[in-house]
Amino acid sequence: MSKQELPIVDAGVDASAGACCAPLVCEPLSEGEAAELAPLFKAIADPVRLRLLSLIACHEGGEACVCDLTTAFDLTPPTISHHLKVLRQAGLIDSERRGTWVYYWINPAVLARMSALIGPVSPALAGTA
Amino acid sequence: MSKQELPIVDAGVDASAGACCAPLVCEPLSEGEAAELAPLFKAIADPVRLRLLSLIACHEGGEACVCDLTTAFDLTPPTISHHLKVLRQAGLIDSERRGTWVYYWINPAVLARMSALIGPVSPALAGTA
DNA sequence: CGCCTGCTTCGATGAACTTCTAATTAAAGA
DNA sequence: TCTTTAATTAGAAGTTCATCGAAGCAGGCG
Repeated sequence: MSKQELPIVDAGVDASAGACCAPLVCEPLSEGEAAELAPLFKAIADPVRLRLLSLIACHEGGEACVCDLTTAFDLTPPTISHHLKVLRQAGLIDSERRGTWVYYWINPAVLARMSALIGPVSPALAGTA
Repeated sequence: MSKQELPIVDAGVDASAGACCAPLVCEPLSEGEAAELAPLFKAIADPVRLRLLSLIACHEGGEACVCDLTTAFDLTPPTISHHLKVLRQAGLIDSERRGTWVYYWINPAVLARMSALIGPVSPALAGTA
């Protein structure tokens, strides 16, 4: 389940380059870079997916079962499943089935790259991403 | 022009709270917070708008005329105008007419808040936002 | 005043997205 | 094996969105 659908995580912009400022404001984004980055932001540009991401990240152990997530919304399981798929295809989360339940966890690197693109990078933390 | 359409810039999450980690992973986003934050990300979740933002930010003087922006795309002026309006309504940019031309510039605070939400906050820079 | 240029608004169209119900797959237990 | 529960996929309905052409507004200039 976490094997296919390889994420789109290589748009020229490297967040780890100890830059003085956000890559976005250093030089204009190319058409290709923008085309690769936009879907990442589109994936979190939804209230449900934003909360899903937060719920997963905050859950103990750093991972959450779908059953934990479904109960937090007034939405049907298929809808939650759809949103989880969008997040997974963007590379923001990953999943694994263990017995009866399917667990999801966050991919912090992708989130960090997005953050670094639009905001100032701390030289101290930039190298660790 | 920069008077009406007040931006949606007050979703509970404060980026300046010297947190150890991204607010997103500290505690689950409330329904209301998610509803206020999602439109911000939706505004930059488009290749054209991502490039517009970058072009404006990188332009000398920190501001760009619409005429500079339109020529960078294979799109008609109405379409560019539409995307600029979306960015402006989200509070990410602001604009002013000076004589013949209309100039746009970035609102760094909103971008910084979005960045802080999804990524690690540097204690050093966090207070300055 | 009348025209021209820069930019925005309006209205329409086709594509993409969110959500649902129904059906399907996968694992566990009687 | 049959049944039950967990999760996903398939298909459809309604809505939102990106884009365009046409029209409108605002400033400069003859």
